Amino acid sequence: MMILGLVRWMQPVHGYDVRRELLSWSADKWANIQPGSIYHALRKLTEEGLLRAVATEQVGARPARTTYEVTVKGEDEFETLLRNSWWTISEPPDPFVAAFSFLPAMPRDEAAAALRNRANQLRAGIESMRASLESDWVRNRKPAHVGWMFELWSARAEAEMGWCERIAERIDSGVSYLPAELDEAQGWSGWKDGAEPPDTDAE
Amino acid sequence: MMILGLVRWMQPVHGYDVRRELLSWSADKWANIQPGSIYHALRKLTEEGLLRAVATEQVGARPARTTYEVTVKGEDEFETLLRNSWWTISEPPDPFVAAFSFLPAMPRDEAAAALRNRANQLRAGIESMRASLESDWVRNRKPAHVGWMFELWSARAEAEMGWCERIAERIDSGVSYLPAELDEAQGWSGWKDGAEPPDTDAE
DNA sequence: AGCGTAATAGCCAAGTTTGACTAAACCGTG
DNA sequence: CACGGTTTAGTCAAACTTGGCTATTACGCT
Repeated sequence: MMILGLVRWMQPVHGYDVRRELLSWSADKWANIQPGSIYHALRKLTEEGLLRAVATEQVGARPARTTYEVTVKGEDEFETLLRNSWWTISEPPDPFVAAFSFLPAMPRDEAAAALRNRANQLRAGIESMRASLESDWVRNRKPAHVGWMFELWSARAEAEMGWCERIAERIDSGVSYLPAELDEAQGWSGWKDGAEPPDTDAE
Repeated sequence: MMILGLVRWMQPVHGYDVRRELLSWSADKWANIQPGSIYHALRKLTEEGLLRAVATEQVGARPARTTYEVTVKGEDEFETLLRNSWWTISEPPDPFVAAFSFLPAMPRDEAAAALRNRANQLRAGIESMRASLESDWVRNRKPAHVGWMFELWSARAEAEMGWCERIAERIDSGVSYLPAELDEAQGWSGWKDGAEPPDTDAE
């Protein structure tokens, strides 16, 4: 729950503020938070005693807004949570890896093309990150470590770019996907270039 | 829903088979699937007409098991889903990035130490992946593209390793986190080395 | 002034995910 | 052969997430 961290950083805040902040970081992308979940999270954190509802103002006939603050217990909890995320490593789930594991279901030429396309998209992403790194907006108005996060994304993307091109090459070269042991059999084509694998009982 | 893909690949299967396969790929790590969700997914896919329940056998008094197959519609849907994942890029959510965005809340020395520790963990991960790449088990019994996935993870990890060390250096060097514009103010220390940021109203 | 669009705030029902739980059958081993 | 542990197979209630909805006020434009 990194919402706790946001509240801690912006307190006192009401839900909509948090929502806006997350939106401006387009945090729905790299965090796991859709706007709908915020209010539930705030209420849950409150009932766990990590937050405290500080006030409920109302302007005109608009919906009332509740303002929150972090309690001492919340401060503690955030500290352990944060420390935990910093010290332990955890493979985040990646839809592309999942898709890649179905490589044999893709026609070879499409797979190679898609990988090259991915490399290009990555390159474009890096480019635009470099650009905003140079831009005054990030250089002057944003804390330095925001730029550092961009560097991390760039570094990862660059590595992946190289990989995409290497693998596209290999796929084009026509090497078999089969485990070395049964490389004499000829199965495993995709739905495009032939019948289904003749039940090789792999694994 | 990449469960569909698994069923397509292993059909005919029952839920527990899928669960075992996912477990053996330790897919709860890099995919988004805990064993509990499988049965719900199967039922949902069935009622959407993408799967078809093929039989419900029962051995002795053990729980009955239902076997599924992919329908033609399911085949189609899988094709579009898969193609979509191959051609479009999507930043997966990464808890570390989220944690890193709270850098100013960490004491400098701990942050640097954690980053160096992370670099080491990454190095160890790469090492063990290299090892299993060399191992006969992967080289002979597993399809080639499984090894290629390992290469992707390695490449990303290597890039991240470098980044960790660079950033640790910077943090040690004591550069300010503040946006260049207000670098004369002195706020923003963590909970460890001082008071909270004096409400710089950043963004 | 009038009117359409956007922003403000948050709620909520419907859908999903999850970890804990059953309960029989198989395995091996002293 | 008895009996403890693992494997098989799946269910379920509780928690969580989500996208859509409401209803008011502010803003921009002619």
